Amino acid sequence: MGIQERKEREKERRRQQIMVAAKRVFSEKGFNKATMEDIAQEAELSPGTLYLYFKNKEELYASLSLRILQYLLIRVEHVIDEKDAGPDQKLKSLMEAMYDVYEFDPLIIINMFHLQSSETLKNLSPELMDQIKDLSRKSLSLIATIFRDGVEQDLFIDRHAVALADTFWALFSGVVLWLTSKKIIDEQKDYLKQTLEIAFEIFGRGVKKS
Amino acid sequence: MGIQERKEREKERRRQQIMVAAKRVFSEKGFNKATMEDIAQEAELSPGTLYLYFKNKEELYASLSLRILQYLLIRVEHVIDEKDAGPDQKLKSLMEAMYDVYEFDPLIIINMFHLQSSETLKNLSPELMDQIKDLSRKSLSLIATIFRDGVEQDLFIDRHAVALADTFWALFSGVVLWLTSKKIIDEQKDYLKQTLEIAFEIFGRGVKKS
Amino acid sequence: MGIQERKEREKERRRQQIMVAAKRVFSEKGFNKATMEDIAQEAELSPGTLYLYFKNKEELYASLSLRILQYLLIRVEHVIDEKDAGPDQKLKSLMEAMYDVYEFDPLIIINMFHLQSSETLKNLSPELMDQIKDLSRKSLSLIATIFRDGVEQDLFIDRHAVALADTFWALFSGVVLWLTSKKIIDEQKDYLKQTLEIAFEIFGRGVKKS
Amino acid sequence: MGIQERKEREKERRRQQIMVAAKRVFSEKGFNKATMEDIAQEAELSPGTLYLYFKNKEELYASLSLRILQYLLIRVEHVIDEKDAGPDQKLKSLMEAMYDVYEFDPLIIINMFHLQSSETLKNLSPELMDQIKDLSRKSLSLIATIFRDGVEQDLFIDRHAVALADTFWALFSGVVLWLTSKKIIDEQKDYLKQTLEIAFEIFGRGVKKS
DNA sequence: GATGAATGAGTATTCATTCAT
DNA sequence: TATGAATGAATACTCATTCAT
Repeated sequence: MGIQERKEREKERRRQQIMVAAKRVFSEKGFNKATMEDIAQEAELSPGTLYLYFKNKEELYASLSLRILQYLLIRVEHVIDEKDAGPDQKLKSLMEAMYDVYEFDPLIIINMFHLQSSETLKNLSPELMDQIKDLSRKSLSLIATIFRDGVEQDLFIDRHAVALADTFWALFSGVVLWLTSKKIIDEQKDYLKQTLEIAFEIFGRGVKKS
Repeated sequence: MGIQERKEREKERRRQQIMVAAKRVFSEKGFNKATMEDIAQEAELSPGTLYLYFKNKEELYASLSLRILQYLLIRVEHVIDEKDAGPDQKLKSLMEAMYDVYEFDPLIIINMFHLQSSETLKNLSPELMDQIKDLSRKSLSLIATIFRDGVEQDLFIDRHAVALADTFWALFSGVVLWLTSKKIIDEQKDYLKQTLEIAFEIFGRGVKKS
Repeated sequence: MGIQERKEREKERRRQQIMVAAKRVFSEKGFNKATMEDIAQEAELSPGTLYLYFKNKEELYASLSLRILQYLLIRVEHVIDEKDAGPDQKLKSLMEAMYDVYEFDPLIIINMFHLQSSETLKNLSPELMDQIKDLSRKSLSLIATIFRDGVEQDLFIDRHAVALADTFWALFSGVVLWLTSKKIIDEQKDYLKQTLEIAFEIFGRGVKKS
Repeated sequence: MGIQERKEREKERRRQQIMVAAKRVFSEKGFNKATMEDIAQEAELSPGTLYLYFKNKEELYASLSLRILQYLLIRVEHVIDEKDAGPDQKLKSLMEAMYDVYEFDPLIIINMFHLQSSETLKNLSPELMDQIKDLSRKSLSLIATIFRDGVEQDLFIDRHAVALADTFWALFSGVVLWLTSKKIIDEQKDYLKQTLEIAFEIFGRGVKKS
């Protein structure tokens, strides 16, 4: 078992090594312009090795999204677990969590959408696709519970909690997308943060009952 | 002149014919999987003909974005021209305009962002790129005037008008993106509309001073 | 007939107009990079019109060679007709004639070789091919008579006349080719002329008996 | 070292394998009609493999010229090194060397000119272009030294050595070109050899002082 | 496991040629 | 005749993926 386990650990380390390289390369060049060769070089491995750990290019790409979704879920779960906090406070915590998610990987986050919408990513293994969908759903429904509580306690405007959660998420991704499209990232990260703040502030206000 | 003009008209018709086909194919397959062959077939033309009207694949793609930006600008200008309306009313009109922009072309609108952010689209002729940037800037600065008026009249919260305009746009695009990524379009357009409504309602509330 | 003849004349004028344009374009870009569109524009005609006068691109190209061969033959015939001149004097005249042929069209002359050697020019109509071969042969055999006379009169070294004619031609074309490959043309035409002179001088010396 | 070296050797072997195939195909079809597919098939490799060893079609083509220039330089250097031989004898050796160069690759030798003169070959890597130019220059200047010595020793006619070297080279290439254009190669190699001999004999006579 | 050389399917683009007007 | 818009065959090159070592 010791040996078995060590191998497992070693294997996971390699996966991470590749994903780190892939993140860098995809971020810089985008999915299409990034070649497996590029990624292999960045990871200081041979192209063939990549295929020992990821079925294909798209699966490697998708795995990056998976990672961020995993991180997102952890953060959202923590927010939910703030036992003493009311919906109001949790909303605030949620916004902070989103900042951190953004910090975790500013560029991949928008690609994640692309991933899900794309007609092209039919090569994903069903398992991976399921994991991604599952994680998304879990996070989103947890977020929705915050809004459900708020609505039930008559603190938030009377909209379906899921719709509010969707809007919250859309707002976040929209800001990232929009500002990314203006290539603000890296150069003016502060501006991005500011705009995110405005967006969430507005969202917070708009959600709360007057 | 008659003959010259007719030719011009005919040429423009062809361009439109190609763009309609391109829109369909790009929407269905995305930029990379869509082949010029596909588009030619959809347009019932030969591949070579496409190149009589568009310099290359990317320019054809970008032209679609241009079209929607032109439509957006027209709509925004109309909103601005509502002389008797206050910032409040104009904000409402603006939201309606955005719905229509979305209806005009639900899928291309997100690709537009991709376009502007992409490192890959270096093949665009400078003129086209300039037109796109120019139209974007014009629309955004007009939208900003609405918020500036609102802030000056102390109706809206005191944020820099441009930041508010950015946030507005980000909100809109975020909703479209997020929901598109869930492939709701076509199947559940109503749901998308609902969510857009919630988003804008929240934005309206959040923007206004209490 | 008047009308018939005028039409014929008009047709010939058009052919010349096209050939002049083609010569310019082929000289500048070479056979492959030159497009029929280019030539049409240079001739201020439409691409379609070119095909009313020339079967295809290669035939148009070959026609330029034909023209120079026609000019060559005329010049060589004049040399032969110098009744009072001995082989010695005729050789000198011949060299002068070659200068003029070169002046007539410095670039096409080397392309002519390419033409004859190319495996690619199978599209030529047999008639045109025959004309080219016929003209080449005629010129060459006339040149050979000069050498035959020289050898017979024991003025030239005792080699087969045809071999001498071949060598003469090869020398000429070689100089043109070699110096063209150094891109001397246009910039240093004088140097080319000088080198041609040296070459012919050497040839003249070498051919004459001591 | 052993392993590194063997790989290097293997790589070089592949390059040669490809060049041999390319030479065959280019010789038969010419640059434009020869497809990379053709060459790959001839080399019993896949098209992609060609690009592992040569940047593009033009560079592959140019590499063939490089090879012959390398051979030429070696031969010329040997001629120069004939310590006891006078200019007269060296000229004779030089002519023999040119025969051998011609034997080495009868068809590519004329394409080499095309290469240097062509406006189209702008895709060559500067390094390769430099190598070609460097080799050409070296050979030519070595050849020129033979003529310089001849002129200085008052054995050759009083012409600038470089001009004589140019003429010598032009004579050689001209004969190859001219006779190639008559498609004599392969079918009547002997005739070509004869003509080269006559040409060189005439050149030799013409160069020497009487 | 790791390698990386080899593969070969896939595609944007060009341009000689045609033909309806 | 002349046009020039439309054609569509032809091809260099890329890169995800494989597999012998």
